[in-house]
Amino acid sequence: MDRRQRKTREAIFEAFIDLLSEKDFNQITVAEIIEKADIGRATFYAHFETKDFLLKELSEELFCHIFDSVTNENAEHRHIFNCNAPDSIFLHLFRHFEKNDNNILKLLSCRNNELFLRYFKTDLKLLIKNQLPALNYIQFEGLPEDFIINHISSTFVETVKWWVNNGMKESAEEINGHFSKLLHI
Amino acid sequence: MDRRQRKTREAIFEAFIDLLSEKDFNQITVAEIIEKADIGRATFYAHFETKDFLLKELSEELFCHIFDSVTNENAEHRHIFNCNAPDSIFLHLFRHFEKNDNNILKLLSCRNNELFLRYFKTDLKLLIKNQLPALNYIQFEGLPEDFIINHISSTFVETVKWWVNNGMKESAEEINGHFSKLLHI
DNA sequence: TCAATAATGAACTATGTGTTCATTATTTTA
DNA sequence: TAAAATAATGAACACATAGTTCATTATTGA
Repeated sequence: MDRRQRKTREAIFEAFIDLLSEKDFNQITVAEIIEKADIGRATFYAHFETKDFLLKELSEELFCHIFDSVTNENAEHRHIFNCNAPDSIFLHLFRHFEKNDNNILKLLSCRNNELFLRYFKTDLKLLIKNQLPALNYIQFEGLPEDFIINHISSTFVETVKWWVNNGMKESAEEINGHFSKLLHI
Repeated sequence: MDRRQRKTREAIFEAFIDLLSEKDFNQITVAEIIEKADIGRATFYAHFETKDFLLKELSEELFCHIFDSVTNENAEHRHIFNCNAPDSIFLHLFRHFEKNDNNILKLLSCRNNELFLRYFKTDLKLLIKNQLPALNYIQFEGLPEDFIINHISSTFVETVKWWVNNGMKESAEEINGHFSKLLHI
């Protein structure tokens, strides 16, 4: 990708993230974004069709990265140690948030976090669906599969939300313990 | 309240609900609302400051009604039968949805249901907080109270969402059974 | 060096918001 | 029932924002 394009894209993302920590997504105007990013109006629209697409692409960039590394780490970890601990994908995710990869915390703790968590939940559901046989949740026996998957993802997302909204005082291990207690695992 | 005011207010609500089942909240314009409600532009703004306030007042009208009746029914029920079954407030709520009080299902099953469920959850949390000692969730012992309350409300809201999005094939009793299984009660 | 590509910014159209106000219609009350 | 109070009307208005266009300038990579 052309260096100019890369720089512009970065500047837009950065300005957008800054604004998201200040005010509601709906209140943010394109004019504010381009002013903060210090680019021309036409340039913005050359990169993103609308503000909604900007949000979508930012979310994808952030979460693809996290999910890729989690699944890879996990596969690697299980391969190296020849063990079988699929539950720990949740702990891995908590650790990623704790490390504040990609400044993701700024987004997860701002008032607009629901926007991102919606995207996050979609990815998370896929991950859980693939891992479900291994997870072996006998305590939910008899319930529809998508109902169970939704419950696990929702509980995870709500736990993250509670964690960041309360200042992340708990360690990744502690919050994973709370999370496990909710699901009785 | 003046009959004219009542009629206008009703017409606006009705038109708004209609539109919400067709398209996204953000896509709906005031012009569309007043056209469908068949009222003048100035009249709309005499009733509601903005579209967001319209949403807020509609939600309040819907949920206050449901929560009032649930708590009253419950108190009455417990009084008459001299029993102590606070868990059944959830069953009561499921039954209210099943009965489709105030055409609430149209809103809960439309693509905008998150908007309403957010308001709903706020009320639900209060209700649960008051009932918590009675609910006696020993399985969550050791977890922070607001963390537990949030988990119970989230699980309820997600269950309702799953229920309506899947065509409400289950009875109120069945879905309450599923819900109880998630919380292990 | 040069052809290709990206950025620029001002001007423009289009759409939606929320207000104003003089006029008309309906309701309340005295 | 007459008069006063209140609500609805709708057209005109100012304003904010979205998204497009295009001729010009700057940067890049080969």
